[in-house]
Amino acid sequence: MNMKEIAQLAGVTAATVSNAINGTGNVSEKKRKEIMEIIEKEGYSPNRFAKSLRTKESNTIGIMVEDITAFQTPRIINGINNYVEKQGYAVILNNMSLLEKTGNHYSELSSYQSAISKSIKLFNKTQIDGLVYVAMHDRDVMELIPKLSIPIVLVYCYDTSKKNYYVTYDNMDVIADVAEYLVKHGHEKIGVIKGAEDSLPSQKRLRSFITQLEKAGKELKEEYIFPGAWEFGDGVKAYERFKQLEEKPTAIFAMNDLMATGFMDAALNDGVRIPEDVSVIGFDNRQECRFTRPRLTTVDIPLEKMGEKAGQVLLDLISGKTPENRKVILPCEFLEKNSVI
Amino acid sequence: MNMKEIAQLAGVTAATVSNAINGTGNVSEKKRKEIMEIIEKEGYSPNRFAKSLRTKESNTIGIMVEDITAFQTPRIINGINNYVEKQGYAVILNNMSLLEKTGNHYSELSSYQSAISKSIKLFNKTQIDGLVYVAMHDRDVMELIPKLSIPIVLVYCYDTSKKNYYVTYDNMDVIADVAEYLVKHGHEKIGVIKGAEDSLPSQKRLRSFITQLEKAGKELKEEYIFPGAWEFGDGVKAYERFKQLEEKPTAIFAMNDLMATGFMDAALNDGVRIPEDVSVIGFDNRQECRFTRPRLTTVDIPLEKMGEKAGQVLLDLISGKTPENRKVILPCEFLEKNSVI
DNA sequence: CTGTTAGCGCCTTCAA
DNA sequence: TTGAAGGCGCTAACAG
Repeated sequence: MNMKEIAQLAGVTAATVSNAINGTGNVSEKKRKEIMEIIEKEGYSPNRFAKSLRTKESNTIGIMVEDITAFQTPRIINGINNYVEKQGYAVILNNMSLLEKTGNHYSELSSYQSAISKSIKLFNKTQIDGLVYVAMHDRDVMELIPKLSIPIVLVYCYDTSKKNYYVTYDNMDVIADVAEYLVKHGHEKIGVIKGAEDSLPSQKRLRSFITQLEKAGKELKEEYIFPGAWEFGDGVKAYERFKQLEEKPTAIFAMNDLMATGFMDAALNDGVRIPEDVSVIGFDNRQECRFTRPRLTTVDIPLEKMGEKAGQVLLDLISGKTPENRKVILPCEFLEKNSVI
Repeated sequence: MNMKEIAQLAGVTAATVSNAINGTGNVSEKKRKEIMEIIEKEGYSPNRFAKSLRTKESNTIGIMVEDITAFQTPRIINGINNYVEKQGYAVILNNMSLLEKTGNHYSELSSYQSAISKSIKLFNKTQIDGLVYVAMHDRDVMELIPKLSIPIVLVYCYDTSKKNYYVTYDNMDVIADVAEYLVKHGHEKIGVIKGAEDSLPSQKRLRSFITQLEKAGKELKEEYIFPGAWEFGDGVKAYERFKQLEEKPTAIFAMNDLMATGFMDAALNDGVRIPEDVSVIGFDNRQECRFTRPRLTTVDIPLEKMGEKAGQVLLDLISGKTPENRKVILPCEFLEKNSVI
């Protein structure tokens, strides 16, 4: 069934049918209704290839994800999908599977670059109207993203060159909440397990944490700052250090759930009680850490909303609107569970 | 840049370029090489809308997932993607978000049906060549899947009407492994927490489990069969029953990780030691249950492989080949961790 | 308010 | 072995 046939049934020409469907030109209300009824009855929908060929618009966006099995990715995709579908856009997905290829060696630029250029080449062939890049680590991807002829929006990462639009979450405010929460619970000696040394989110979180403690008239002792690099094992190592301390912190803020869980696991193995002997807070609200004992108090990142916002910014860009800011920063939510006393 | 322009650069006509690209017709090797070089140099790729309009093939498949945040979904998508991309197909994704809409009320057919028909309507407009349906519960979806004009392959579910092709995993063999493993570890009194009453996988697992115990000369006592419906809370309830028993099982096989974790959690709260007092085995290898203490011995479902296989079957169907069987059943892997002694 | 016309980029005869 | 011509289904510009 094509437009011409519909037109014949309606006793008009294809152009009028087209106008009726798209609300373009002038079609009398009566004719429009007639036409729409026939379309409904016949179950007709316009051939999108013909339409796209003609209009140069595909009404399709691409999502390239660093890794679909990374914990953030599905929720972000979900958010993007929800938004753009409502606007009549389809979504083409490409998974670069970078967890397999690079693991956590974020610095292996060349693997990233080759995967990215491969993915972009793929999208090039598909005539999409815009692209969302979903990272699996919150970091600067400036060097990774080539110049494209279509709009692109980055999610879960940032771009210090300010060339690209990106959507991310706020570290500062929620970390202040975390610090305040620990202070309110009467903790004086508080420790932090940091993220990777060169990670900006890690630095920001540390800064915000210290600032908030200072507001409460407390300081973060140098020896209570444990190095880490986001992995479970780093939490275990932090516990080993913790154990050696004469005067131990009564609370630990680990910059992600994996390290928090590693710390708790090692501590519990050692007979340390949580939260009675030491309280623990994580960050990420990862599924893997949902059933720790005790349940881990943590921070939820607004992943769906980040996806929705990215979709919105992208569609704005596609339709020629210029969003106000290059970056969108969404607030996180503190989740109180049972790992702090 | 279009085909005509490439043709001009090569001093031929568009028809020859088309033949060179697609390996159709007869083009001298020399000309073909020349043309391909120019294409490479100019970074040209054919307009897929024009091509699809002409050939009636989109080289695109759709994936409709019941819920992208369900634990199986990302790994399955991953598998499908990996396979079909290599064959030059793009993937359009649609997420029905059924976890939000129906939760675990699998029986709410009407919610399912409206979501599915909406999704299919959406795909109808996109002129895809084939469709993969990814379920979030392993169940009969016969009533849900309407007749389509394009091939469809179901994953993580089945179709007793045998109308559709589907790819799923094997319950019987791996459950025999589970039972055998418990017997080998010297367990005499073994309990089972069942899945939902009307669930075929649950029934199959029970049957296989009993069969294997019988082979070892053991029986599964009626009072050691605990009802359940796949949820964390069902594991907790099972523990309450367990607790009342005069003579308690020394090992529990929960038909999924959530119930296993619920059981463990309740037991540990009660001061019961795992695995010293009671051993536990789960099923699914869910991320949420990765950091239980002790780590949960469980069964991994070959989700990526199921996705790959589904992609393969679908592309076969698209290209007119008829796969041998309506169903593909892939083996699971038993994962030994630390929750059994 | 509706119809006519032309052409988007590609592939497929058919002819040379 | 290559080229010319036509048309896939749709929309935009213009004419009536």
